Amino acid sequence: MSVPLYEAKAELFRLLGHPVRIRVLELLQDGPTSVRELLAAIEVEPTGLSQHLAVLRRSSMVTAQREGNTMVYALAGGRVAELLRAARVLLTEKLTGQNELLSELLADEANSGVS
Amino acid sequence: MSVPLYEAKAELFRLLGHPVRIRVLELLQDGPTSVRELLAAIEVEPTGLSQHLAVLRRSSMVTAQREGNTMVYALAGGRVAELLRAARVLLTEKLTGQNELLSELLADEANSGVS
DNA sequence: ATCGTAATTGCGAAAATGCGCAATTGCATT
DNA sequence: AATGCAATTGCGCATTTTCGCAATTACGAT
Repeated sequence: MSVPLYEAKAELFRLLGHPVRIRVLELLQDGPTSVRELLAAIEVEPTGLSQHLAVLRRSSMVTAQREGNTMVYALAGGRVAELLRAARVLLTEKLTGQNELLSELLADEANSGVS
Repeated sequence: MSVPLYEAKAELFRLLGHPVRIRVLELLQDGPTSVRELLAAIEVEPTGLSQHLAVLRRSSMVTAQREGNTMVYALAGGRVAELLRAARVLLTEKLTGQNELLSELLADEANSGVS
């Protein structure tokens, strides 16, 4: 293969690695959405949103379609949603883990009277 | 929550978005691995590997443990592997899709004689 | 044909990322 | 304590990424 798989993976993750792009993909999970709706939902300048949408388009993660005067974007495939779900699982697990650790630390502290 | 979940997601993906780091995580899936082994497997300078390992450590994706004179790294949790698997599925699907498209285009070309 | 709204693109400045060198730390051996 | 190996850190430089402004394209309405 001309491009090693791990390079492609890294690129995929890199493209996902921006808050606005994540936000867009999350919103598109609820169905096709116009740029105006995205703009209303995501705190970002129109020009910035366009650039991020272009990134997602170039990597074929979303599709764009004209509808009269407005552009409607949609997820290109269901697999992206799986990635987002996996990330959410990992993060929630990590956060609850931290909370548990914090609880334990606080309990220990209370017991031993560490300053 | 002080940090929105989508920010955390973006950060997670951003941290995964480098070939060396992907490579490290893939190697660690086969079990704990010393830095020397990683160096032998990954074409990268020692200093560069250290920096990428530091990134993975800071984000708690891997754990480091001294073993005599060498450092042994391991995956911090099983969830990272799920993310990598999801990415692989997405990419293979995308690549086979492209191949199918290419085949169709070639077939059409042969039929219509497009130059 | 002109105007107005929607969305995108080009471009330069600012910020973040990655890289390699030199210096440092940690541990084992002598 | 001095030497050697393993790994990391500090730091400057080059590259990449991101952002906002101005200009442009695309379409519908007048």
